[in-house]
Amino acid sequence: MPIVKTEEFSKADVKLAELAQALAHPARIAILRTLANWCGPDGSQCVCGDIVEVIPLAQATVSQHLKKLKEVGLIDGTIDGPRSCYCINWETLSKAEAMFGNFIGNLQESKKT
Amino acid sequence: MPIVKTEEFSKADVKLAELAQALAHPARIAILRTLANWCGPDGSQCVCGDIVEVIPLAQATVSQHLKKLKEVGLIDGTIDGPRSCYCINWETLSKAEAMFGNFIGNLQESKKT
DNA sequence: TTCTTTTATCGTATCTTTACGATAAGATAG
DNA sequence: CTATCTTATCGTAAAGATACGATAAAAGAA
Repeated sequence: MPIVKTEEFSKADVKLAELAQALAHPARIAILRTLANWCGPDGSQCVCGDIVEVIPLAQATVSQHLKKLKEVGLIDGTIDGPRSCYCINWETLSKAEAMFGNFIGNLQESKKT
Repeated sequence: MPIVKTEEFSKADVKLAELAQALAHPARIAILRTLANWCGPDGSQCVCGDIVEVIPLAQATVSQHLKKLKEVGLIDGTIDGPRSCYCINWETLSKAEAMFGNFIGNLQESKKT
């Protein structure tokens, strides 16, 4: 018995649900905000350890959350010697914004018919 | 050992995460779209059984998804005899739209500083 | 009243998520 | 080379999510 029958739904709905799932934990919300505040257009990056200091969870747990954000493409990670540097993928973020906006916007459009 | 340490995060972040969680399943996405298409401003409501026919899941499972959407306030439910009628809570939906928009918008603002 | 219809809830099985300590792996420092 | 630092992954435990059959509960029909 399958636990999540994703095959039964449209790819767009599955994708939107995956994005929502990535945002469905306050730690990941906080991580995204931290990255946005620290990683300016000057190329300054955010080291994993910096994030761990800000998020009130253990290092292993923060690493798991970072992995999940990376899997949906909301953040990118590069290796710098012994460190891991993370930054927001602005392109994916814009797409996410559009997908949420279009979804809710379309619902509101339907209301008027 | 608590499984989700929500106390450690801001209420706004927890609330946004809860909303995201409610959208984190394609069936709930599809349910919201179904309700938006069927429940016009003429007061026409959407009976539970109608939703069950559209969503490719068992009746008990659809009922669970409806419950989750109701818990976060995205839909309202009223009882009409033996039937349950559901409709979108447009106010909550607008708030959700604003919260997602503001969150992502603020991230993008931070980028420019 | 009895039967049917409708839907929520219960019970259960399984998979996923969350959390953390411990450890491995890779790079740098001494 | 050895020690240290940094981070990902492993192992594990507990809670949550997902799915469905069965059942209860409430209303209406016969």
